[in-house]
Amino acid sequence: MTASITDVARAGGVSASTVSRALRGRPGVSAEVRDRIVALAAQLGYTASRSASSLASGRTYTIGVLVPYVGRWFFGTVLDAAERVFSAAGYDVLLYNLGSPETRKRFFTRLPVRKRVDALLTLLIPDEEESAALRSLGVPLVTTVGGPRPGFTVVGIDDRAGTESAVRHLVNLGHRRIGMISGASGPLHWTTPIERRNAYLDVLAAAGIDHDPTLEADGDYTVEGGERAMTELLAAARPPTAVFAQSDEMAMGALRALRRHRLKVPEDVSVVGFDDHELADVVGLTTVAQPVAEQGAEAARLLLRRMDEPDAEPPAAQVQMPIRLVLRETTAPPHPRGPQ
Amino acid sequence: MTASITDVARAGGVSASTVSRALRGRPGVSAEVRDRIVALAAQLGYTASRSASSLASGRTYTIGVLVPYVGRWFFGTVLDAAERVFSAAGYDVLLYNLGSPETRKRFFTRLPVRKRVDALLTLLIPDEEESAALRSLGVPLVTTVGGPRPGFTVVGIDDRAGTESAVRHLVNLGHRRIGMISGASGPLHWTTPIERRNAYLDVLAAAGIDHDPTLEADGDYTVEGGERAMTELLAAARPPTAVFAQSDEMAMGALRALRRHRLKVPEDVSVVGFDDHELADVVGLTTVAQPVAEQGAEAARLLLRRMDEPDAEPPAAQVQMPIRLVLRETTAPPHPRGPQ
DNA sequence: GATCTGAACGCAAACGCTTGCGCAACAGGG
DNA sequence: CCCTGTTGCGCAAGCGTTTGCGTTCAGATC
Repeated sequence: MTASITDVARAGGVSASTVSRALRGRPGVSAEVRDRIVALAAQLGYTASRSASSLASGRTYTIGVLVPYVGRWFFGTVLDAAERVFSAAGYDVLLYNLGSPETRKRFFTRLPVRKRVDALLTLLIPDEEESAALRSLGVPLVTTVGGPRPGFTVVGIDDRAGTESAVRHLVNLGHRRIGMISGASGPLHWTTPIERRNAYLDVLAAAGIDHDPTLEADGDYTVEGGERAMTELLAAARPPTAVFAQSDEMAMGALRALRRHRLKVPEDVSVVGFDDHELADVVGLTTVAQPVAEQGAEAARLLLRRMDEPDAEPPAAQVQMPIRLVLRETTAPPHPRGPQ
Repeated sequence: MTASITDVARAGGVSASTVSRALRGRPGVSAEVRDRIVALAAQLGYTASRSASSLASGRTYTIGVLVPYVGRWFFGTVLDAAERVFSAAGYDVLLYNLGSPETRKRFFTRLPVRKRVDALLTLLIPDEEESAALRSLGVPLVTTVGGPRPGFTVVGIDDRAGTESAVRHLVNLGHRRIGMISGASGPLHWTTPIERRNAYLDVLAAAGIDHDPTLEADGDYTVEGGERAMTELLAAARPPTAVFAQSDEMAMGALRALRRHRLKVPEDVSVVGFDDHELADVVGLTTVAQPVAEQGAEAARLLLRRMDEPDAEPPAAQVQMPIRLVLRETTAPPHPRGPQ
């Protein structure tokens, strides 16, 4: 078996408490002894058992991260960045992939993170019941995506402004039949699709364009969903000349559908996405860029800071990261005669 | 504070041992008592402290997963699938994102998973020293990617066959100047790029094509790297008419570079990738498809199985998943006059 | 030189669980 | 009716740390 603290203590001719204090840099140990113990521990390959130390101290040095879909670019990128910050600070991360309703439900009823984490970062939006469950854990909570929520610090972007810049761009190009591919079918408490939809409607209204419900379709935030949605839109009585997709992945699905229909982008149909996906540049997609990795890193830093200052009152702060419209090759003025 | 096992015991008028046995379905408890305790525990919202139980039992119900880059599609997808299998089996996953050499080194010297996990899934290839460190943990080890390794069960694909199908496809189309974008700059012990390179060389040799070293470039397995590599190849005295990229992400970077150089794909240059990335279809990329999520799931299942049967002798098995060439729109016979 | 002070260290009690063992109580076989 | 099993449960000893408190001792203070 691996060495325990008493092995080190015995070998060093000191008590276990001294070893503990020496290794964690606590006061009450002379410099010579400390150095000797540190060297000895390294030599013996000693690492404190996390279970034992967290049992004794109540701290776990572990942070839970809740993710809807690790495989999706957005979440993977956020997680990647957050993990770097956490591990640099000496924390381990416990990952929960809560994509399906069943796993999600099971997680919130069993709450396996109880007494296992010092803090929680959630990349999904808990509903009222779920956030109550998380608050009951009594650890700092930070979430990316979504609106303000009591007890949570949230870091995100200005969805409204982002959407406005995208749709206005299409309006300014001269488009009047502007479709939208959204992710409306998600959980109702997820405000992002709603925010973006409202902004979309507002821009149209401001431009004096009547809203046409047949120009909206659900793309489920996936490539396939985007493809289906675009196909749906193309089947409308008067198909759109431009489409705003609420995510780049859906936009790429739309591009695929358009190619299948032998429609040219941007000549026949303009497409603008949201996210600035790593591959958006490859397909030349015009999109609303948001700093994805930075959001993860910032959220992680905020969480660490909140752990340091255990004020009773959680700030419930909201951090907004900058967005900007990136013009590429999928948008252009409408074709004089429209599609088909 | 949250309820402890003694709280439940007291409330139920039994001993803590009985509560422990009842909740974990151990024998030695009558059916009535068991039901009563289970109900009581649920009512009190009791969950056993993982630190305490793992300290006492030595089992952690946690599986460590080592990933080079969570944000990359391949690894994100594998992780996603593996996590589902683990969590369905009641295990938590501890994630280590070991992209940079420093974090990787720190991980292997400090080995924070010691006594923290019951098993380890690594999505990276440990070198000799690293695998020795992992073996010293005394837990089952499974790895995806890479060649056979003592103590490890590995699930992967036939890199050689995959590469051969891709390069042969280009040869069959009539190409003679076939470039390759690889990830050769990675750690030397990573055999994948080497396997693929050897297969590439073999196919060329079999076709009677002399190997031209200026037709090889390093793409670092990233989009940007692929773009740089393609740019490099295009600057060669005699640029290739076709390129095999060892990953789809590099292939997409190559596509971007080609677009920047106003070269048409596949008219001027053919491109074939490897992986069948989620977005490969969107850009019409011809590629070697491998079942990525299935590899993660299969690796996870193998790991669980090995945990169930604690045979002294690890099987050191190797599982190979099927691959197939997917023809899309980035490959065609060479242009009669070649590029430029 | 007696007293005080602080630093450096050891003791032992937690932390919350698991588990080997012991001990009733009870059943059934002789 | 005794003996041997079996079943159901409690006791208590860990598991490997952390940490409050007590002790020792060198040096400073008067």
